[in-house]
Amino acid sequence: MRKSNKHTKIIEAAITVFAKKGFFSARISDIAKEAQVADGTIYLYFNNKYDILISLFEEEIGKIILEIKLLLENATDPREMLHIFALHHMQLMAEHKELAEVLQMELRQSNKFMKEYRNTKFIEYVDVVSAIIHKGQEEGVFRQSLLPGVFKRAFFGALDETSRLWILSPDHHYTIDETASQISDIFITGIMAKG
Amino acid sequence: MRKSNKHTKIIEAAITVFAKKGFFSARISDIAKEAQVADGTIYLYFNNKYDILISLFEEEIGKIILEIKLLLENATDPREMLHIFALHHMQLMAEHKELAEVLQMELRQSNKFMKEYRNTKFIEYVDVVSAIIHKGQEEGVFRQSLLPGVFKRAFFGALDETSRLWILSPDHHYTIDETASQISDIFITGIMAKG
DNA sequence: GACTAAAAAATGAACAAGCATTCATAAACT
DNA sequence: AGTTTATGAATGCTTGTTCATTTTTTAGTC
Repeated sequence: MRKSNKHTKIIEAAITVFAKKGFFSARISDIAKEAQVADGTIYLYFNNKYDILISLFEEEIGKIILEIKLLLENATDPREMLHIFALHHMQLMAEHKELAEVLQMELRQSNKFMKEYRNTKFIEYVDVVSAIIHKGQEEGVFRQSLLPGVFKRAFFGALDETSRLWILSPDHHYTIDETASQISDIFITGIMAKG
Repeated sequence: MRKSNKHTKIIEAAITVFAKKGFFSARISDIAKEAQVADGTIYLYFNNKYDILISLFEEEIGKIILEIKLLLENATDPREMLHIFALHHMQLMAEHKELAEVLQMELRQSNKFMKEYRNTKFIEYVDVVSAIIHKGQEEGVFRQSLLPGVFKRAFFGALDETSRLWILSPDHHYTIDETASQISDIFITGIMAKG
C-alpha cells in the first residue's frame, strides 16, 4: 500500500471533478481518471456515488471544524473571536477553491436527493458562531436582544456568499483580509451593547 | 386557448417539481404530470430541460425586481430602504417556499452545468442593494469606507441563508418580521457613519 | 347556425444515448 | 500458493427527446 491511500486519492479527485462539473454532471469515470484508478476501484472504497459526496462532506468539514476550534482557543474577546472566524473562513475558501465550490454548491441541495442524510457536521460548524454570540451576551459585550440562532445563519450566509463571489470573480478588487474585516466590522459594530 | 396558457402552467409545475426533487432528479414526465400535459407538449414551449430552468429564473426574478423597485419608490431614507428590502425579501421567500427553494438551490449552481448562461437578472436584483448603499454614502448616512460591492453580497447572503433556514425548519421560533428586523438592524447599525 | 377543410396544438409510445454499477479476470502482495 | 487489491468491458436501467398520429381550433362558405 502506498503512503497516500486510494481512499484519499479518490476523495481529492472527487473534489476536483465535482467542483468543475457539479455532482450530477460528474461521471464516475471522470473521478476514476482524475484519481488514476479504474472505475471499479472506486466501488471498493465507496458504496456508490452519493457515498463519495457524503464522505467528502464529513471528512473535509471535520477538518475545518478542528482547525477553527483550535484557532479560537487563543482568543477570549468575543469580538476578536468573530473576526477570527470570518478571516479564517474566507482564507480557507480562497485557498481551497475547489473544495469551497463543492461545499457551497452541493451542501445545500444535498438534502434534496439524499433524503436520509442530515448534515450534522455542517450544523456543528455554524454552531461555533452561535456559541461565540452566547459568550458575548453573557459578558455583556453583545446586545441581549440578539437571537443567536438567527445571527449564526446571517453571519455564515454573509461569509459564504462573499467568499463565493471572491472565488468566482477573476479580478479581485479587494483582498481576503479587507473583505473579512469589512464583514466582521459591520457585524460586530451592529451587535454591540450600548455604551 | 385557455385563460392560463400552457407556458405558465409548465413553469409553475416545474417550480413545484424542482423544489421537491431538485433539477437533476426531476423528470420531464414529472413536470408534465404536474402540469397536466403530455411529455411532448413541454417541447412545444421549451427547447429542453435547461430551457425550462432558465425561463423560470428570468421570469420569476424579473417579477421580483419589479416588485421591490416599486416598493422602494415610496422611501427616501437609505436605512429605511435597506429594511424594506430585507423585509420584502424574507416575506417573498416565506410566501413562495417552492420558488425560494428552487432559486436558493439551483441558481448558484446553474453556471456549473450551463456554461454559456450568465444570470443577469440575479445580478440586477443584488445591485438594488449596492445602489442603496451608494445613495447612503452620498448622503453621509453610511460610512465612506464601506465597499458597496462587498456589502451587497454580504447583505444578500445573510438574507438568503436566513430565509433558507426559515423555510426548512418546521417550527418557527421567530416571525418573518422579527427576523428581517434583526438582520437589517445589525447591518444598519453596523454601517452608520459616526455621529 | 351548421358544415367543412385546413392549420395549429397536443399526445404518448418508441428511440437512443448516457452512465452507475457489477463481476469475471488479472495483477500485486504476503 | 493463497490472499488481497485492482481492472475495465459488459450490463441494464433510466430518462430526455422525437415524431407519426390524433384532437382541437380557426376560418370560410352556404
